[in-house]
Amino acid sequence: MSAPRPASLVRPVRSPRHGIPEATVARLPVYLRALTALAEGGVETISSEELASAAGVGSAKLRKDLSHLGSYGTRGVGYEVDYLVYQISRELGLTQDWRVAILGVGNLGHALANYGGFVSRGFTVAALLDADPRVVGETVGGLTIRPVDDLEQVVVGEDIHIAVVATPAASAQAVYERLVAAGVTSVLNFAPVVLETPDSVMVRKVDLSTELQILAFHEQRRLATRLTMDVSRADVDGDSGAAAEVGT
Amino acid sequence: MSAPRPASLVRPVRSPRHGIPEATVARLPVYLRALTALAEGGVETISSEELASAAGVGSAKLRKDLSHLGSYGTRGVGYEVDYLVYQISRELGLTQDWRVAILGVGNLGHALANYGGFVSRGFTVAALLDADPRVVGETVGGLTIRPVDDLEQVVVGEDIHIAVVATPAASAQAVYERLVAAGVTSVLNFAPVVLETPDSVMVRKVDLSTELQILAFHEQRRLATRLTMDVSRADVDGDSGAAAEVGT
DNA sequence: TCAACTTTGTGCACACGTTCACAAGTGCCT
DNA sequence: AGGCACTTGTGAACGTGTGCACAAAGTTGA
Repeated sequence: MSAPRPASLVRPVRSPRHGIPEATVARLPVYLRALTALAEGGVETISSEELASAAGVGSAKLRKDLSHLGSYGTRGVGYEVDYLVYQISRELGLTQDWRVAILGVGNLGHALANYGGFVSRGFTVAALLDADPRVVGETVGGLTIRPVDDLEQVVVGEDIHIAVVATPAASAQAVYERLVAAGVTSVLNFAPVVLETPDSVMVRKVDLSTELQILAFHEQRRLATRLTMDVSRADVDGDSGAAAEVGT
Repeated sequence: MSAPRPASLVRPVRSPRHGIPEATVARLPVYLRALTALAEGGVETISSEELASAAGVGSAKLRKDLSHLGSYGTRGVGYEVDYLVYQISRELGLTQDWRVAILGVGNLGHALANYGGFVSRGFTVAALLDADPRVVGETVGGLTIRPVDDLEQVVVGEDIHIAVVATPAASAQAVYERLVAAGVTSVLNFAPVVLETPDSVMVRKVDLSTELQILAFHEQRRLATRLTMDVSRADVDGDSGAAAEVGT
C-alpha cells in the first residue's frame, strides 16, 4: 500500500487468462485426477499440502500452479474440491466434448480404441481409420474401421479436433500431413518418428522406446556407482540424484 | 555481498561423467533413432545442422547436448554416424541387454507385449504377469503369462531390471510396492495413478488421458483466440505461442 | 605453406521453472 | 471482541534449460 507505484507502467502484468506456463498446464490433469478421486470419496475441502501429496508434487508448486488460474482457495481453510474440479476442467477445455480419431488400428490402436479409461471425461473416440483392407470394416469398441482414404471426409464429417497417430513409423508422416491439410491442429503421435510440422499445429509425442532408454540410462548409472563404491571408496560426487539411493 | 569470493571454492566443477542434464538425456534417444536411420541409409558423416533438423531441434542445442558426452565431432566435417551411434548407445546403457517384465496383460499390456518395435535395441521382454486367472497360462508374443503371485520369484529368477506397470489403476500401487520390495529400481507406469515412491526408485509415467487434456487446453485456446479475433480486433497479447498460428 | 571455408564446442545472457519463506487473510475459541 | 492457529498467495533467490554468437580447430585447394 505504501508504494506509490506509478500507474502508467507500460508492461501489462501478463493477462492472467493467457499466461499459464506450459509446465503448469502439464500438471493440471494430474491435479484434476486427484481431485476427482477425492470428490468421489466425499471430501469437500482440501489443503494445498494434502492435495500436493496426493498429486506427488510440492505444496508450494501446487499453490503457484493454481494461482495462475485465479484465487480459488480460502486462506485458513483450503480449496473446495468441487469448485476446483470445475475450474480446472474449464481451463483445460473439458467442459466441451472433443472428438478424437485414431489413425492405425494395429496392436496399439486396438488397445487405445478399447481402453475406456482414457476417454473418461471430455473425449469421444469418433472414428477409426486404417490403411490395411483386411481390417477395414471390422468393429472395434463399437466403431467400424474405415479406410484411410476417407480421412478428409471423416475429419470434416465427424468434426474431428484431435487425431491420434498409431500407424507404423513409415506411414506416420504422410498420414500426419493429410490430417493437417484437412484442418486438424492437435495430434498425439505414438509412431516412433519425429514429425516435421508447421508450428501452427500442436504435436505431442508418446514414445515407449524413448522412455525405456531413459530408464536404462539411470539404471546403468545406478549400477555403475554401486560397483564403483564396492571397489573403492574414492571420491563420490555430491550429485543429489546419486546420493538419494545411498541414504535410508 | 561485495566481499571478493576466495578462489579456493570448495565446489567441484561437476565431473563430466555424471553431469549429463536430464533434458539432454531425454533427447539422446531421439538423436539415436535419427542416427540409426541415417546409418541404414548409408550416411557416414553428418553435420550438427543436418542431424538437428532430422531430430527436430536447434543445432546449437544438439551440439551442446553432444558435448556433454565428450568431443566426438570433427570441426569442419561433422560427426561420424557409426561412432556417434556407439557413443550414445553406450551412454544410455544400451550395450547391455535389459530384461523387462510387463505387469498386467490387458488391452495395453497385450499391445506392448506384441509390439516388437519398442524392444528393438537393448531390451528383452522376459516375463508377463497378470492377476486374472483367466488369462494366466495364455501365450502372448511367445511368452506364457504367469500369475502375479510369482512376482518376487520372477524378478529374481529372470533377472528383471525394468518393470512396466500396465494394470488397472486400482492395483497399480500394490503391484508397484511388491516390485520395489523385490528389488526393481526402474518402473514405467501406464496406470493412471501417481505412485507413491521412495526416491531411490526411478518412475516414469505415460498417461494417455493427460496428453489428450494438454492438447485440449491448447486447442481450446486456439479456438478462443480465433473467435475473439473475429468478434473484435481488441488488443491481442504478444504471447509467442498465440502469434505463431496467426503468421504465415 | 598459406589462405579461405566449414563446422564444432562453449561462454554468456536470457527465459523458464522451482523452492523458500512470509505477509495477508480466514475461521475458531474463549 | 480479540487472540490464536491455520492456510493461501506471492516476492525473491536459486537452479536449470535455451539460443546467440564467435573463437578454435579442422579441411580443402592452390
